[in-house]
Amino acid sequence: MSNTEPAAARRRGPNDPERRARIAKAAVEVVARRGIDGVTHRAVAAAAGVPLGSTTYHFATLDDLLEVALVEAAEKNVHALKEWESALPPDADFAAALADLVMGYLNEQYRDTVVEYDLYVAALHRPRLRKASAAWDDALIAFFGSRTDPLTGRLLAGLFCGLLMQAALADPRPARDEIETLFRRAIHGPANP
Amino acid sequence: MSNTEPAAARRRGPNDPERRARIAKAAVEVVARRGIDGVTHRAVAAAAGVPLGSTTYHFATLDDLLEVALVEAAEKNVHALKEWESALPPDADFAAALADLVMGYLNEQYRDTVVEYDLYVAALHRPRLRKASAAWDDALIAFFGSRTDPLTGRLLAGLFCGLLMQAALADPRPARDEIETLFRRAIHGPANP
DNA sequence: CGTGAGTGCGTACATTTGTACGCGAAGCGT
DNA sequence: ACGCTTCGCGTACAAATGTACGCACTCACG
Repeated sequence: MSNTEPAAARRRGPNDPERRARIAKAAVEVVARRGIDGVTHRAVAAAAGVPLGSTTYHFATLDDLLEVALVEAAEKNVHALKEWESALPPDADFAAALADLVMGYLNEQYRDTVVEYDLYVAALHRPRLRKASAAWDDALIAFFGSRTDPLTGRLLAGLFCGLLMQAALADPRPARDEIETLFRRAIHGPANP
Repeated sequence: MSNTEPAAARRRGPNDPERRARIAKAAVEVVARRGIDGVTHRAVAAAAGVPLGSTTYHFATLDDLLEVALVEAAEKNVHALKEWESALPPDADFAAALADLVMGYLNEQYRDTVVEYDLYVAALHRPRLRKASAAWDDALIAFFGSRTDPLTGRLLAGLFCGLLMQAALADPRPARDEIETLFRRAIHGPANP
């Protein structure tokens, strides 16, 4: 019953890289749908459309699955951020752009946002995930610093992380203007120059 | 085997309030030790020193346990913050004080910090927990705003939330000075007045 | 003391889970 | 063409888990 592609799976030779990648993406999907504790070998196998034995073979332990999910999500996120930044005009209003970015994460990319925080926080209890989480942080800090200065970049990274999480849980969601005002306040300081 | 106090437990009459409270605190403890997905009726019962049936009676479903753990942790945290704030001299350097606060959460109170983020993020997947998380946020924002102005309070709440989380995952931990500089930058702006 | 309701808990059961193990198929050296 | 090693997976099993159910014990009331 768990064999969804009886012959096709066998067809592929050993060391099929697509298999691992499919399972990794499926792991992210399962986190999005059922949260961290919904990540089981069986759930991921079902989401990936592969038999149970395949997930246990490519990722022997559950932490392996979580690790690959975290790396996958982090890479995707950092890549998207870089794309976003390179598409941003050099003279753009950074506070407004950041507000748009946050709003995007709160709406169209809400699922991604949830996954990211789930996995990120999961690292608190799983030493093996810490390196990936820390690398993610560094990428964020460098990313925000590239448009400003290192100190402001660090500030924006922390604010972005906390604000987005709070906004994702708030009901009703904060307004876009409020977000923009906060970023403006963070970048330019209390007085309005 | 699960009956750890055979007679004493029976001794207490119905509607024993201490029982519920003990289980609630035990739930927080379990989250601290094993994370959200370590919260099972049995684990909490063992931590509370009560039989399994007692936890299932007072908290029928697992979400009930998580909810009470979240409320318990949030109340304790907000209460501690208020104590901290009232013990702070009115003319204290707020940035330095906030840096001390963060360092406290990173060291002596690290366990509490982990629990708080675990439960907070767990609300992303559990609608029942959202109200408690949102209330926690509001308390934080009001708390930070009481020493400054509403906008700065909102900024500090977001920064505090994100920065503490990133710092809790960073290896090595950020230095106290770095934290203080960030808060100073957030409060007073880019120029150094 | 008798009795009835309701509180608190011990237990059993079906389900889900991680994981170990064994078997077939594919590559490869000869 | 033939064995041998490695790869990939199906399966079985023991442990853990949520939850339903029923029993004991208490207390109010007569």
